[in-house]
Amino acid sequence: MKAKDDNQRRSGEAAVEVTEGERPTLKTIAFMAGLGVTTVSRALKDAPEIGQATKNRVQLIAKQIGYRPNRAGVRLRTGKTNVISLVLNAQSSIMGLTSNMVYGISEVLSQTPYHLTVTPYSLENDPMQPIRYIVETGSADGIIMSRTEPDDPRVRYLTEHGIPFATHGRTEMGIEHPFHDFDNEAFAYLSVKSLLARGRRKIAMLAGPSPAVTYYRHLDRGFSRSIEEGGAVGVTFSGIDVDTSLGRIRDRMEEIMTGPNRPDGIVCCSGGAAIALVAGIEAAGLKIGEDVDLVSKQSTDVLKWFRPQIIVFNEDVRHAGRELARAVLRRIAGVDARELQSLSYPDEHELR
Amino acid sequence: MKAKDDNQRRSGEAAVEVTEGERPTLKTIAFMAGLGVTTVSRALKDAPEIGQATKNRVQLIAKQIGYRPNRAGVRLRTGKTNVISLVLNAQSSIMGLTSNMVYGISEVLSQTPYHLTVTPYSLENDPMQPIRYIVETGSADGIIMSRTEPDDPRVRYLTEHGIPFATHGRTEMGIEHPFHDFDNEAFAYLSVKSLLARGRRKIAMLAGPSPAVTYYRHLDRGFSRSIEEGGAVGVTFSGIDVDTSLGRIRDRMEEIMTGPNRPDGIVCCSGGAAIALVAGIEAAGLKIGEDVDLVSKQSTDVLKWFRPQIIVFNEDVRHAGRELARAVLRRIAGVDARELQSLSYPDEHELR
DNA sequence: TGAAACATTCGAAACGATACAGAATGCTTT
DNA sequence: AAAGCATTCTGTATCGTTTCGAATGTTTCA
Repeated sequence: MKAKDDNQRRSGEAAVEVTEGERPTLKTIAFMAGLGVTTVSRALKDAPEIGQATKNRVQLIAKQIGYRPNRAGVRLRTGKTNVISLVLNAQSSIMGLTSNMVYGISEVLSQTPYHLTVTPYSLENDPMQPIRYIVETGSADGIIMSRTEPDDPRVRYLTEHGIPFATHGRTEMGIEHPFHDFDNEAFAYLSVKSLLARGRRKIAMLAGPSPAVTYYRHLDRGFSRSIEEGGAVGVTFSGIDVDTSLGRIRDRMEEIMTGPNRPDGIVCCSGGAAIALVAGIEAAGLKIGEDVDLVSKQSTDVLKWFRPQIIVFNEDVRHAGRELARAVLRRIAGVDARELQSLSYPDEHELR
Repeated sequence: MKAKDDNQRRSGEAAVEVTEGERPTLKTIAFMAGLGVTTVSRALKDAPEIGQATKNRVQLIAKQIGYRPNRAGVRLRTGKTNVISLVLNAQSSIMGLTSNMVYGISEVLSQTPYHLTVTPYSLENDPMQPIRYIVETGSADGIIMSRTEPDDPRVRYLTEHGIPFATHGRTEMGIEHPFHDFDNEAFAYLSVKSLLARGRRKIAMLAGPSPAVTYYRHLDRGFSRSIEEGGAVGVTFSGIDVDTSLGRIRDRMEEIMTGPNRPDGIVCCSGGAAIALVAGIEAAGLKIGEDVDLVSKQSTDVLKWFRPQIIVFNEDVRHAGRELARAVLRRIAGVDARELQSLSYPDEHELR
């Protein structure tokens, strides 16, 4: 049983180096405390089968020598990556969205052992591709993603595979999953109302990216409802949406505003696009606040300074990032998905 | 020696599951090819001591079953993380900088086995803190960071520890390290020149974040040189810089432009700040292009539409991200730091 | 023919962590 | 006094990979 090579190994083991240069491991602590690594491992995670005195001693040593668990070791053994992956498309023109989202998420993660990795994809590629990659290689414990669609294959896939995730935006698939969303229906509804209050009667909206993305529908719903209630006329812009290049938005806008039945009120759901709209409106020789009123959502606060006449509503994307991060983390911790769904509401006062 | 439990273990080992559900490992391939894992490992990395026929066979199987090395395994064994960490401060007001940087970097990394993680810190905290964390925990193979200072402790620390990194911006420490920088000196120089060409004589600049950051000095150098050559008057804004909140920049600007000796030409190094400047200028009752001319660098293209009279120069941050990513990767591969230093030059034509 | 050289392949050990099944120890119970 | 039971600790196997040293078989050379 205890052959000589066993002894040799032991003597090799005894030569634990406690040199300052090397990074401490459980073995280091075990050696210093005169305990086995198993005990140390458990003591550090407050396991019930370890004596209180031992726990204290081990935890003190760990703190003193600045022990931090080796992530590769944990990951290899347990499969837990301690990584949250933010999947986003790399050409979103929504100004300030990406950075604020990143900041919001990392604000939350920095209080935890989790790291944030960014996995981008381009709109030309299959949005499923990065998702599949993450799942197949097990490279994250949780996923945050945006551009959520009513019937989103990513949501279906991740749910089937039991991977925790949270979406920015909602689905309409009857699958309960964590999300955070801005109430775009209320935004569109209130926006139109505030235009009506200014006497505007012919109102248009620059729509969300494409009907494929859910919030497009919410905007549309709120818009139509408000138009109907107000007995106004709703116009749809053809040929442009929030994903269109700003240059094309500007040009198309000029066309529309010089055309026969131009709107006198406009709702826009992105600050960047709003700037292009304004450029187009002014190129047509019209004045914001006089010939036409513009309400826009913005995620960065330059719009109001751009043209003080624009009615703006601030969407706090950083807050969304925080909410989403918290949601995935709690989902990972086993919290029911239905408890991890939240909405941000537009503040009616901002839209007056 | 070969006790009964030894046999049990072996028989357990023989039952390599090639079920579809589980992720394939080297063992899976080894079993399928009737080889040892060692051979498979080597065959996959084209080691010279493996026969060509074997290599082909192994690589074919690997491709067929979609084998991807387990990152935790590799990382634990070799210490290689396959991670590049982008360290950035989480309140940079430079519009579009963060997102474009992230996109540029991931564009390059997506062609490699590297992942991108984002490690933010707030300006109130010690910028060394995230760097130390990464080095101490060995959580990245390379680092990309910005807000580079002339005498940057992070550069010193990373160089001493032999961790590959690339900076956005230069140092002045006599340490050769990879960087990518925009030639801010040329930008300031040309900006002033273009203002002079418009007949402006009293020129001010909204400075970089603080003299602590290197590009502040470059801007200053180019500015002074150009002012001197043109025999003009240079004014320094006091109390505001590019890090100041946009609201304060606006207010201070209004003050300055209604004051006794207001400038008639302004150089600004950030698009976001430029918008605040414009707001202040207009609040003072002045018109851009008439009473005063404004040249600004921008990393997102809204400025020109904001006020067509602004003279803009586009800094391609996405390109910077690509350059930085390539630089760290090549540095990791052992390329000499001096070969990994690049500059982007402002195009004189843009500033006319 | 035997030894040396080479070409291939392999087993075992290691990286750092956790899970599992024991094993000492002291205390109660019968 | 023996058995039972908590309490507290330990050794060993394991995750997937790479690397070291060695083993196998095949050529080559004297």
